[in-house]
Amino acid sequence: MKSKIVEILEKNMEGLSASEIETLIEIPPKAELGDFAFPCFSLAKTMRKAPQIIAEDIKNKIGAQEILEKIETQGAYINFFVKKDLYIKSMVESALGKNFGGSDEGEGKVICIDYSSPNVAKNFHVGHLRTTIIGNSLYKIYSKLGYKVVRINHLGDWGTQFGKLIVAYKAWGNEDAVKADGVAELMRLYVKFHEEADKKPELNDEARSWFNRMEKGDEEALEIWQWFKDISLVEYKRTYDLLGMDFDYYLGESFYRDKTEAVVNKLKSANLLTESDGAMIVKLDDYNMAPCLILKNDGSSIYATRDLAAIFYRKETYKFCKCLYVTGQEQKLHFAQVFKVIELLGNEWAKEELVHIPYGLVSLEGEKLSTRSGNIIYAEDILLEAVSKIKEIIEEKNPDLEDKEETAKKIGVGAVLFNDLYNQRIKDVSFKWEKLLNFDGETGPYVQYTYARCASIIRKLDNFSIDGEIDYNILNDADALSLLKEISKFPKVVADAAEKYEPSAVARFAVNVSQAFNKFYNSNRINVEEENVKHARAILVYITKETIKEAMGLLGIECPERM
RNA sequence: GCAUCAGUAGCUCAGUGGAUAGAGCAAUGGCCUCCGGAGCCAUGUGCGGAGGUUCGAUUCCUCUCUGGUGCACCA
Repeated sequence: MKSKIVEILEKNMEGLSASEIETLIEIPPKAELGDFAFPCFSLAKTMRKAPQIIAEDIKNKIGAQEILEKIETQGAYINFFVKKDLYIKSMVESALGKNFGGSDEGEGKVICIDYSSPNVAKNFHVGHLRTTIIGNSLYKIYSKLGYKVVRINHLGDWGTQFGKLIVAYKAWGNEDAVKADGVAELMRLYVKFHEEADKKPELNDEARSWFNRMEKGDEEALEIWQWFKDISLVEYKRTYDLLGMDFDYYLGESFYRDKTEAVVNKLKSANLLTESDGAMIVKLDDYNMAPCLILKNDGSSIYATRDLAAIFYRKETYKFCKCLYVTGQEQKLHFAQVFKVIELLGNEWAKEELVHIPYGLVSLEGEKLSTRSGNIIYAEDILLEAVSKIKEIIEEKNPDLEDKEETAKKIGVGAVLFNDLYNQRIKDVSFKWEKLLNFDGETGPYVQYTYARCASIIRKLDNFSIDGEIDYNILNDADALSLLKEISKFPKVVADAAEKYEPSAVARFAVNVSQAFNKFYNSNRINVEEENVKHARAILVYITKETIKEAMGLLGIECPERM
């Protein structure tokens, strides 16, 4: 429909190309102002006339058109009122079409997403939830656009923290306790280490030396490390199962330990390495950044080294067109450094293809999260708490519901996911139970409720089918029309979300559609006597239902048929 | 100190170079013997400050204030 407006304008004015016209066309803020609008401000300069006059001239030149009901000018705007039956038809048809909201722009292209990536031997807490949820949604969104997405869980399973753990385990731990309490015991040891190291700094050297032994392949060190890692993975998978998420690869930092030497050699032959206080660094003064540390003064690698190795490995293995890193904004400098080093090694593609996707800090009622102070909430507890609260609500509102367990899980987990995806990534989050467990208004359950309502309506119709003639004029009223217009934004919403790496756009869309639907529902009966009215409205309900399901799917959230 | 991100309604947040800046929460009142009341409707205050670019700035630029985060041998 928009392209037809472009066509009309192109024929009746000069100086602008079709694509220029297309980008200028807007959708008026209010339905009374028409379906499409063309602002003439930018023409005023070249045409040397007041924009209002230009608008009037163009309007007169266009005259009557087959697809238009009328044209009006309002100040510098030319407002187009499209013939409603044609407009409605085009919106309904595209919503019913294949892969509505998606596209094939990613055909044949690969995107790697590095997300979740918890640190082994530490609990999976509310902070890790964000990267996991955002990364998973980006995976869904890019898949919808035809990309092949490689989901990589870059586990923090290598580094000095294991040296610390080994020291602590040997000093204060024992096998039985670790077997009994798993990650919780490892955490206890880790905290204990830091307490003791504050008093005896030489413990840190001991820890570094154990890590150094790991890097050199020391069997004893590696055996303990592998054991700790196995224990952690079991616990993480439990959370991923609850979230309904999975990864293509669990390739932690340890996977790159034999690949860091090649990186160091590349840097050496490119003359980028400098010695500084016994460590090897790449200076980045020219780029207004602190240097990137490559090797510590004992010669062992550091996370930057392993990130560099991972980039080369992924580029070669997956041939990505983009590699995304979903981590907290506090790691911004780190990624800027690493990406710059890749670029300095002669890889221009680093500029476009390596993207850090930061998100805001999660705090606990204003307090900083800290494993050491015990000021922490675990992801699993949040999810289970939300599910149990939903169960209570179901008992109260719909006690006869079948498979309550399964439904409560979809809604409770969905509420947590939605809550994390509804605002822009970069916003800091202050975690509050009270807010998380309120399911009124702009929430996951609200959208899911709307879906269940649609599903219920469709269920109650006799022989509903999307085939058959549709009387489009039936949908020509304010509420139906604004619902349809909202739905028809889906493709643009998905494309924008992908471009900005911002799943919140999709979450907002889901709420907007739900609000528009509930308004429509409130003033229109669907199951009525007249067949043509019933059918047309049922089609709209069906489109709404399917669109909500798709949008929520892009967030990683399932919609139950009943709740 | 340097870098970086953010400042919009009491709270949590949308929005965008353009037509009267929008939602939810919280509060109060209302919703038809009818398809799901986890719903719908009604009622109020606001773009941190100063310049600049522009026909037009909440949006872009500069400065400034406030808050967050980062600044090598942790990840």
